Amino acid sequence: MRVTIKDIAATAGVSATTVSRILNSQSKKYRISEKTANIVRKTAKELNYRPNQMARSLRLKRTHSIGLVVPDIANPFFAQVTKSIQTQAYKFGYSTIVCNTDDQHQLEKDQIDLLISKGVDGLIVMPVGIEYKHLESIRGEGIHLVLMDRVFDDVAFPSVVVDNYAGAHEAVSYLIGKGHRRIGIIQGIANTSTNKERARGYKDALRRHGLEIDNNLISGNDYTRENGYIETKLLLSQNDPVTAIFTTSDLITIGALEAIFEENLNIPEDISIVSFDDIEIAPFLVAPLTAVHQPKRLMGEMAVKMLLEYLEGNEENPTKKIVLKPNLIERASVSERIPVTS
Amino acid sequence: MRVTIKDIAATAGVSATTVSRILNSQSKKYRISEKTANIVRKTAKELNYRPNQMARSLRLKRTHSIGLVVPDIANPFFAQVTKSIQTQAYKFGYSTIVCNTDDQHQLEKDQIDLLISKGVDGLIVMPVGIEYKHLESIRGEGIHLVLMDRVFDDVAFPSVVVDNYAGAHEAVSYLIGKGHRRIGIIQGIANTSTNKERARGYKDALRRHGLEIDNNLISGNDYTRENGYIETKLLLSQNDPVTAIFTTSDLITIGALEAIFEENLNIPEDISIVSFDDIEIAPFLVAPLTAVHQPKRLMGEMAVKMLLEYLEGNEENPTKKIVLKPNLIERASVSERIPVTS
DNA sequence: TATTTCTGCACAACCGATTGAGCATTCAAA
DNA sequence: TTTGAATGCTCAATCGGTTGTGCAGAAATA
Repeated sequence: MRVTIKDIAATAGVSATTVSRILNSQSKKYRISEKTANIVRKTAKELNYRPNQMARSLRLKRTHSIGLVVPDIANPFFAQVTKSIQTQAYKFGYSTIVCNTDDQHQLEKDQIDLLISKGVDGLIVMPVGIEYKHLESIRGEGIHLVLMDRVFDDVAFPSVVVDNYAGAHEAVSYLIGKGHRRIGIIQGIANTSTNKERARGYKDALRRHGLEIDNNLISGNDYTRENGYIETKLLLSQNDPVTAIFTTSDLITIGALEAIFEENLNIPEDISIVSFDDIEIAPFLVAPLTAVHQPKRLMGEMAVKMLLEYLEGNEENPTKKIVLKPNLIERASVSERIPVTS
Repeated sequence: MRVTIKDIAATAGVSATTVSRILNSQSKKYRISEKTANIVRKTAKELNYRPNQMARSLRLKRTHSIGLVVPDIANPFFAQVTKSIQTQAYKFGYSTIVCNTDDQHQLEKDQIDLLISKGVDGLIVMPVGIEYKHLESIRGEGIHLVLMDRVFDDVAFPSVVVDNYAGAHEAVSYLIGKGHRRIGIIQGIANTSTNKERARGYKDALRRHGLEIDNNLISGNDYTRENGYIETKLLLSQNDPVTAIFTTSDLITIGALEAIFEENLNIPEDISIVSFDDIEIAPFLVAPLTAVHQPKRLMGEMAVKMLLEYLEGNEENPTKKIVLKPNLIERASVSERIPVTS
C-alpha cells in the first residue's frame, strides 16, 4: 500500500489536516509550530511520501496537466512543436498528455473527450481543421483551449499561428524572382486554414507578378510524403512541365524528392523547390531545402504561455490571436532561370 | 459546474449507485430493469455526461494511463517510437503522458516521480541509461515499468531492445567487406547499453577480420548532431584519415554530413558512412544512408503489449526481455574500396 | 482572579465516483 | 396464509487528499 497522508499523521502523532497544511507550506497561515512542522516533514521524507495527485485534483479541480492534440507526432514539424510545448509546460509545473489524431476528425473528437475526462486543465489543439463544432461545445463548457497551426475562418479561438499567406507569398515571389514562370504548388489538406492561406499566397504572388494561374499546376491534398510523391510524378509528366514547385510542407517535399530523383532529374538544375516548415533536417536532405521557416519552438512556447494565462485568469481577451512571421531560408534547392517568354 | 452522476440520478429519479451501475454495464448483474436503464442512459446522453476519471481512478486505483519517459521527442527515432507507443496504447484504452528528459538524469528522476504521483498504471522508460537506482526503487514499490532501447548490465528489468551488438557487427563487417580498412566510430553516450554494445560490435567485427583496433578512430560521446559534427571534423583531420565511419545514430550522422560537406568531401566517393537507427528520412538525406534499421514501430508495440500484460497480471516472468533483430539497409552512403595493405 | 486573546491543532464535510450489504416489494411455492 | 426466493433499487463507506470551523489550553490583559 502506498503511504498516504494518514500514515504520516499516525506516525507523527498529529491529524491529517495538520500534515496536509504543513506539506502545502501553510504552517504559518494556520499557526502550526515549527517543531510539529519539522517532525511531519521528516516523517514524510522517511516514509518516502508521494502525494496522490488524483485525490488532490479531485478536491482542487486542478490537475496541472494539459492535453495536447496533434495530427502526427512522428512528423518532424509536430515533433519539434510537441517537444517545445512539453518542455515549456513542465517548466511551469504542468505535464502534457499527448494524443495523436492521424488527421482523423473522429479520433480528434474522441481524444479530446478523453482528455477532458482525465481532467486536463486546458488543451492545445492542432486540429484536423475542417470542422470545429466539437471545439465550440468544449469552449461552451468553459474549458480553455488554444489552437495551433490551424484555425478557422468563421469562428475565433485563441490561437498561435504563422502568417501562412505571407510565407507562401514570399516563397513564390522568390521563385519568380529567380526567373521561374511555371511554378506548381502541392497543397496540403484541403480546407484547412494553413492550406488555404498558403494557396492564396501562391496565387497572389503569381498575379502580382503578372503571371497567369494555371489550374493544372495546382495539385495535392495532404501534408504527407505520399501525396508529395504522387503529385510530383503527375506534375513532371505534364506537357509543359513546371520548372519549380512550391511544396506546402517538408513531408510533401520529401515525397517530391523521391519522385524527382526517380525521374533522374536533378535539384535544382532541372527543377527547383521551395518548401514549407523547415524542419531541422531540411538542410541535410539530398537537396538542402530553401524553405519557409516556421518558428516551431516559439510557437510551442507561446501556445503554452497563452494557455496558462487563460488558466490562471490573467488573460481577458477570450480570442487572443498571435500571428508569427515565418521567414524564407535560402539554401540550395532553387536555381536561377532565364525566363522564356511564352 | 460539470454534470456528475448525481445530476443524472436526480433528474432520472434514481440513486447514484444505480446510475453508476448502469453506465458501467452492470445492470444485469445488479438486477436493474431495462426500463430504468434506458431512462438513465438517455438522461446521461442528454446532459452530455462525461465521467470524471479522477474520481474513478481514485476509487479504482487504475488511471488507464501510462507514462512514457523519453530522452528527446524531437529526435526522429524517438518520435517514431513515441507515436507507435501512443497509438498502440490508445488502442487498448490507455492514454500516454509523455515526458522529455533531455538525457538528464535528474530530470528523469523528477519526471518519473511526477508520473507516479499522477497515478500512471505503468511506465515505459527510455532511460538516460547510466544510473538505475531510482528505477529499482520504483519497482520496489510495485510499479510496473518496461525499459526500451537502453538497459542495464547488472540488473534485469523487463525490456524491449534491439540487438545492438549484432547490428553494429553487421554494419562494420559490411564496410570491411567493401574494402574499408580504416573505419572510425562515433559513439553515443558513454556507458549506455546501446553504446557499449555498438562499440563492442564494432571492435569485434574489426578483430574478426584481422584488423587492429586503433583508439584514434574511436571517438564521440553523445547521440547528437553536434557530437557528430565535431567528431567527424576531428576524424577527418587526422594524418591517416578514415575512409569510412560507423555512426551510432542518425542524428550523429547528420552532424557528420555537415562536417564532411564543409570539408568539400563527397559521400560515398571520399568517405563512406554506415549509420544506426534508419529514421524515415534517412533515404532522402544528401547521402541516402546505408544504415542499421531499428524496427521502431514494432519496438513501441511490443513495449506496450508487454507493459499491459504486466498490468493485467498475465505476465509471470518479472524480467522478460525481448531482443529484436535489426537489419542493415543498403543505400548509397558506402563505396567500394580497393584495400591498401599497409 | 476573571476575562480576553493567542496559539496549536483536530473534526467533519467534501470532491465524484464505486461497491458490499441491506431493505422493501412482488411472486411462487408450501 | 405463511415462508422463501426473486426482483429492483438504495445506503453508506471508501479512495486520499483539502479546508472552514471550532475547541481546548496557554498567555496576556484587566
